[in-house]
Amino acid sequence: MVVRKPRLGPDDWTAAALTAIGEQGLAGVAVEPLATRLGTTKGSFYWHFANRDALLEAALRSWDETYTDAILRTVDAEPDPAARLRALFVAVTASDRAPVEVHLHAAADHPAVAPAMRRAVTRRTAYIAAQLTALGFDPAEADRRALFAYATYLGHIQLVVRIPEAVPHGAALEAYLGTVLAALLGQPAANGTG
Amino acid sequence: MVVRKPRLGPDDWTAAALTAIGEQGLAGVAVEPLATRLGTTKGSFYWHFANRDALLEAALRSWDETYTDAILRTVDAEPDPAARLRALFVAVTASDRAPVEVHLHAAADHPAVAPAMRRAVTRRTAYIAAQLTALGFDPAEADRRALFAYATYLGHIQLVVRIPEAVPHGAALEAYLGTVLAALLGQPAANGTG
DNA sequence: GTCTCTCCATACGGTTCCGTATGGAGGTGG
DNA sequence: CCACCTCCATACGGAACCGTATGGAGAGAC
Repeated sequence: MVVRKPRLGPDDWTAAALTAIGEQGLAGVAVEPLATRLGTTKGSFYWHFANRDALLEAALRSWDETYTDAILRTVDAEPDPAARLRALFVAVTASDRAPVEVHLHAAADHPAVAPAMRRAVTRRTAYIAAQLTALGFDPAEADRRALFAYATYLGHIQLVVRIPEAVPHGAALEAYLGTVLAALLGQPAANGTG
Repeated sequence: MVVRKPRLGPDDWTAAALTAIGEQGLAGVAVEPLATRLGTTKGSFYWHFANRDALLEAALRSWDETYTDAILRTVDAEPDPAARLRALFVAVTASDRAPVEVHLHAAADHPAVAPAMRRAVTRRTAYIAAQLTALGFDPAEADRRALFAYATYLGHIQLVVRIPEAVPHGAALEAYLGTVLAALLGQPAANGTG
């Protein structure tokens, strides 16, 4: 863990901060513990950054790029809206990105984190809504379903990170995601009593 | 705010702790700040409690009772499963309980909070699944939809607390909840292109 | 070799919290 | 009225941080 590099740059600190967010949340972005992990001291940190908040904002910019921009770029290469949505769902449920997302959302009361969360929800729901509109939903319904999908995503990663026992595995997880996708993409169903 | 009561009991500290969780999260459960708010000092606290964790556990027991037991008792007085589910949705979206729920979930990495979150998700999803089963869904599908509903709830309160601008108001909120409820309670819809 | 500039180590003071020790203040029983 | 018991105030030591000050260590310019 204490892999000493002869000299460090700001990017090393930013990457370490993002890793720490995934493991311990915002509290993990602490100068002295990070310095220990990087095998250096605060002297190095305060050479590259003005203060802790500057590091946090750099980490959040990196998060924007990795956790929203890159994902949407990749997914957007799919040929049609249905495939794009499907690829998006696979990408955000299958990988190990959940901890960072959950911990950041949990710290959205911090003045530097709140704008990042706003940017994320805006861009992500807009992208989903655009796909739904392309699938034939009228714009208002597309917006509602996009928000619905995003809320479900947030709750899902919350459960995955905080209470993993509550989330099914394997085939049961597949069946669960099938139920969710059918509900999100299906026709506005009439009320049913089963 | 500093309403001095001549003598305090454990319940005063527990209530203050739960209020602090709603406002500032787990970090708000700090002995010295709470003492200031209650117009007393740490001397009082450490008379009634062994340490900070003891206060936290008392607050979590109080949370169990207020935020799960009481709600489910009230809702269960409704005459039929559909009405119970509807009352449950109204109860959990309309009130100001969201901040406490969100802040507690955000602190589920704490060893005392994690069991409380497990208890909550277990009891709540079991209750929802029971209503869905009574509505005619087969048990496996009822479990899936209950978890789906709970994930959506978690994401929703997360958005309400952290990024309120992202959640619609008034009539738009009604329309949104209508879409959500239709999807959660509707027939397993066939895939639609609009 | 020495000068200089970049980068880091160490030491310090300040803040906020936890938990302990100890000395009361104030009501209650005898 | 006095001894006691419950409850609280004050003072202290310790831990984990942040940010600053200052003295180098190392590498390139010349």
